Amino acid sequence: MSNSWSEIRDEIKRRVLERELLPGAKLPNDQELAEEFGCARTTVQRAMQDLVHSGTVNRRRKGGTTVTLHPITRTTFDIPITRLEIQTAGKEYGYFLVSREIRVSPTHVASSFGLAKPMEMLHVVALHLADKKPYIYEDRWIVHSTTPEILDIDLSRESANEWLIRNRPYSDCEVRFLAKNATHHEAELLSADPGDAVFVMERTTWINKAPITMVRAIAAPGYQLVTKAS
Amino acid sequence: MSNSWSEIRDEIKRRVLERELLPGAKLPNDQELAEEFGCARTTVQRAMQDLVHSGTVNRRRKGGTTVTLHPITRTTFDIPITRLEIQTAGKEYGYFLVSREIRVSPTHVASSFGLAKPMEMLHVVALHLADKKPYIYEDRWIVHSTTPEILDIDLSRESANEWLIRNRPYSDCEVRFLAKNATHHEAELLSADPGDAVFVMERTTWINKAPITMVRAIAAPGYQLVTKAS
DNA sequence: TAGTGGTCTAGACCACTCA
DNA sequence: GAGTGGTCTAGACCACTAG
Repeated sequence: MSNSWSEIRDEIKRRVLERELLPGAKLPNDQELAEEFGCARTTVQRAMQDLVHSGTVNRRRKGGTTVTLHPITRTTFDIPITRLEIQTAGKEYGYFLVSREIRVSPTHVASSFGLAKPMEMLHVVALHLADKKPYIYEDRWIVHSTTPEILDIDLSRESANEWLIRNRPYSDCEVRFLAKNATHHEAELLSADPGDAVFVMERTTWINKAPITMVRAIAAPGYQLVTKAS
Repeated sequence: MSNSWSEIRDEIKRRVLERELLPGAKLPNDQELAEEFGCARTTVQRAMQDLVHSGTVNRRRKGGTTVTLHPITRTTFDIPITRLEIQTAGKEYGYFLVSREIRVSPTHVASSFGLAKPMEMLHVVALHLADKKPYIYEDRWIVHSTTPEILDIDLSRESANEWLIRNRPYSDCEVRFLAKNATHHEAELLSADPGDAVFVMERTTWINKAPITMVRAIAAPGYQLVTKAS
């Protein structure tokens, strides 16, 4: 029969696509499918694992395998280090530090970390350039009680973005995408006009529940995040 | 030893996190890891499969397994049917059709489909409401030569969003996220002010290379897309 | 409690790709 | 050509959960 798990996956996907299997429909159990495809049950299991991952089917012990009732669009985005994103696009990377100071965080930063009260953090603002033009404005809060080494780093030479990624891996990360109007200050640094719509990526990271950093990356006007979904 | 694949995965992740394994470091081969963990090679393989998926390691035949050189943030978003997104949030769903006409698509719509020339399509504009307040403005182009049935549907009663999802599954989907300033028309329908920054999700879908639809979903100001990354 | 999916094993062979 | 990961098998046992 020569059925590989990916061929089985594709065949099930085809049946869903061609509406031979409607949303909510129950599939035969793995044993029966294995017989149909002339393969071991393990192979069916491998195909199903992929279909669960892509959101095509749901599986429950005893309940069996069913086609997902409400189809969704599942997308995956990779957010790379800013420098690499720029260099991969074949552009010259530039960076400079706008400001660096220790101060008490605003309430929304503390609450994003899940902290009850604002506390002292290192606040860093920097700009990433592509071919000498502003590309990303980075506004970052670093919990220096968790990462004291950061205080000794010369952030005018190395971006906090890279230092943290290289030296302070995280176990948990929350990501938010949103749109906002650029403030005067942001517009000036991004060579944009105040009020221009800008795309914002916010990330808050922890290592084993200890907060590390929260960064708001504001992209210059025109930025798009693109990907293909399953 | 009682090592399951997920325990092995977590242990490798821990080694990367604790910097026992640095970016670019080569891991022992599967056979050696299996001996170390006292399990079958298949089990190591299953753990590695997960680590590849989360972007933690890279694997190449003969080349072996290495820790990813440049860590990335990999995020997954599920974009549900708009009605369900609203209802799941416990709000009342509302919908109305703003306009519906057949006309020649703008060039950027055609090129998004990969079409050389603009062609006649069905253009539908609609509004989705949450608790009677504007939630998402939907501007959609439907290739009705591919999906002629859509011309017979009363889109003032059923949204094109749902009809298509229920009746025209897709095999490929490209997703774009961006920010823009609301136009006068968009602002009016979204109860916002012209120029307000709005979050835009664009999706273009095909079935086996035949274009189906392109939708620009514009969310009311304040909308955020949130998720957790690995 | 019985049916279903999830995991694990030991072994085999295959498919890449590095040197 | 040889080393490494990828797939497949046949069978076993476990872990959930619907009825």
